[in-house]
Amino acid sequence: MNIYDVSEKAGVSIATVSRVINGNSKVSEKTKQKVLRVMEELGYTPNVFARGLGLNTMKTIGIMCADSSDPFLANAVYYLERELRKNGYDSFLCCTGYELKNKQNYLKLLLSKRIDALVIVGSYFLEANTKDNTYIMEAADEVPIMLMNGNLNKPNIYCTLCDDHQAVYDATSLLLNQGKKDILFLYTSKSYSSIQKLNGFKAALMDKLHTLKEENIHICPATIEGTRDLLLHLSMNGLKFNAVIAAEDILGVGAIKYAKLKGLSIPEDLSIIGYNNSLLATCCEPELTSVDNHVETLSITTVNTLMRVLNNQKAPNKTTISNDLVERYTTNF
Amino acid sequence: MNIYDVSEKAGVSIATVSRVINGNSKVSEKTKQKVLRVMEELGYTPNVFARGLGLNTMKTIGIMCADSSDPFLANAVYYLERELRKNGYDSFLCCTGYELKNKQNYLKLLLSKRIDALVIVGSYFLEANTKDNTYIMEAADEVPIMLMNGNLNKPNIYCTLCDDHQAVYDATSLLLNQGKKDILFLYTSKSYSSIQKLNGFKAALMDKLHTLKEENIHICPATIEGTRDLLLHLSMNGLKFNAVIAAEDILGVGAIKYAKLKGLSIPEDLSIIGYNNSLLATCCEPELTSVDNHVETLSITTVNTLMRVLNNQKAPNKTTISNDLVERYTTNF
DNA sequence: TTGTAGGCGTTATCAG
DNA sequence: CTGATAACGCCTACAA
Repeated sequence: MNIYDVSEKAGVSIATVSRVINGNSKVSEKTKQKVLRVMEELGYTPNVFARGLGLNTMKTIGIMCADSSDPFLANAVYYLERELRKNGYDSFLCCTGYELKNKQNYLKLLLSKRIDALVIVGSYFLEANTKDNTYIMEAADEVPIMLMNGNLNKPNIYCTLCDDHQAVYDATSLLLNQGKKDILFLYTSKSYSSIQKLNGFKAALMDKLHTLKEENIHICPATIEGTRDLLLHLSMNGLKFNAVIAAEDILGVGAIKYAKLKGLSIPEDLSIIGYNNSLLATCCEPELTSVDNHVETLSITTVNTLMRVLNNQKAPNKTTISNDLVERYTTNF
Repeated sequence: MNIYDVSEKAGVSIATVSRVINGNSKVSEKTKQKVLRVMEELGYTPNVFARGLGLNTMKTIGIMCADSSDPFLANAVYYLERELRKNGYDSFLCCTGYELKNKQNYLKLLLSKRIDALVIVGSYFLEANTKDNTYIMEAADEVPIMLMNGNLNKPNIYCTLCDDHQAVYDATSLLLNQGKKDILFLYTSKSYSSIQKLNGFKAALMDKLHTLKEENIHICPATIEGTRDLLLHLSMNGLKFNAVIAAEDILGVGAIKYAKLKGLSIPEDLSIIGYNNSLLATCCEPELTSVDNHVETLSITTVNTLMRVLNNQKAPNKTTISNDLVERYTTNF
């Protein structure tokens, strides 16, 4: 079943059928209807491969992320897919895991599929070491690259991110203002956005306290138990703290579990602020105060920018979105 | 840059280059090495469209689910993608939302992309009304269809599901055995697996109690607050219950929130059992006893079966996986 | 407004 | 083992 079958049955040439399919050039209303009717009858669908071969595009966007089962990334993937589809694009999803080597291989694979653009859902994707990101830079020579929550400065790379620095700066300041000076900062990896958060934390401390204890900053396993145990361990070793800022909600939940185990009352003995405002934040007890970084807005903005790029319109290389604190019961501002 | 460039530079015909690329037919070691070297030098990658055009396949599997941001589905998507890629297949992800009309449209779209097979992540996907599933049945005429947590009996449809009936039967029995007779059953939709769970619930009640109260069975919004409020409402209307079986963890968490609001102690006044053993189950307080339905095993099995189908090996039309109860602190068996 | 014919980059079938 | 050549199905000048 192909365009020839349709053209034959409709008594026109394949060119005319093609015109009807693509709807741009002029075709008389009468023939158009006839062709449409035949296509309907035959249940004809254009072959995307043949079409792709000529046009060298299949209207497909690659999406890469480390792990689509992470609640934040899962949301991002969901919204991205939805928005892309609204614009007539499909998406190839590709979860790479956390190893650089795999990320590089998957990127190559995706490019070989002739995707029209690549969306990288940052957070865990960008390496702290700049050199390790050259493979992304190089890919930008082939297709536009959209970075969600990441920042690389190069033509054809478009970044959409939330102002993590500011958000953590503000959160930290709120705690400091109410006299909570022994604040722990927990994060899971040296991703771009983690570094931003960390810097926001440090900046607030320096501004208000003019001092900074490195022993209050910890990389932490991305699990509830792991976080709980780390805090337990730190506390046993004599570290004093009365607040925790977590770079992810799951770490915040871990901190709650720690407080419970130690019989600390929240937020009096221990204030806790999470990040992402995910489902986890409303699930725990007490419910977690968390920074909402607007995944949906972030995703929509990313796709909108991408569409501008693909349509050869001017598009900003960097878009920053502000985020806000959703206060629940692990703080009392 | 195409196969001609390579053939010219290597001094062989395009046929030979093609053979080297595909590695099946016999090529002398010497020419093979020469061709490989040239391909490397030129950085040549075969054009997937041209290839697809000839072979009429692009080694791509469609994945449909209602909402990839649902924790259970997010996990399923993650594992499916990983397993498919291991087998050299890419995946098109497609989140349809919950409306039948959209599901139908997306399915058509996916088929028009010439996917090699379709994986439908069931749960919310199958309609209670059999007629509403005919579009899936029809699709099975075109490509193999894998149903995860769904059941449709037709050639070329392969179902992988967990024994939800048994799991809920067992859970209910445990509660009954310890004298908890007023058990509420909460679920969110009339999906195939929901019905299985419900039937398991009913069967256990009939077997042990020889009676069944319809007012103890409720469809419930899939949110924490929605569940909490529903229970509050039921209780205010005089309904007595001392246990809740939830068809999803999130409903279980809602029940916990309800208990907290009412000052009930868990599990003494109210026992709660969730379903899916998702992150939510360890996040709440007390942690939720939950049925683990082994998403990972389910996903792996689905892909393994699919690979058999695609390789024309015999494959079972229905595979059932058992699941087990993970006891935490919302029950005391 | 419509039709013809060439090209897109592979793979596969034949001969050699 | 290797090479020429015909598909594969569509799009798009160019011609009519």
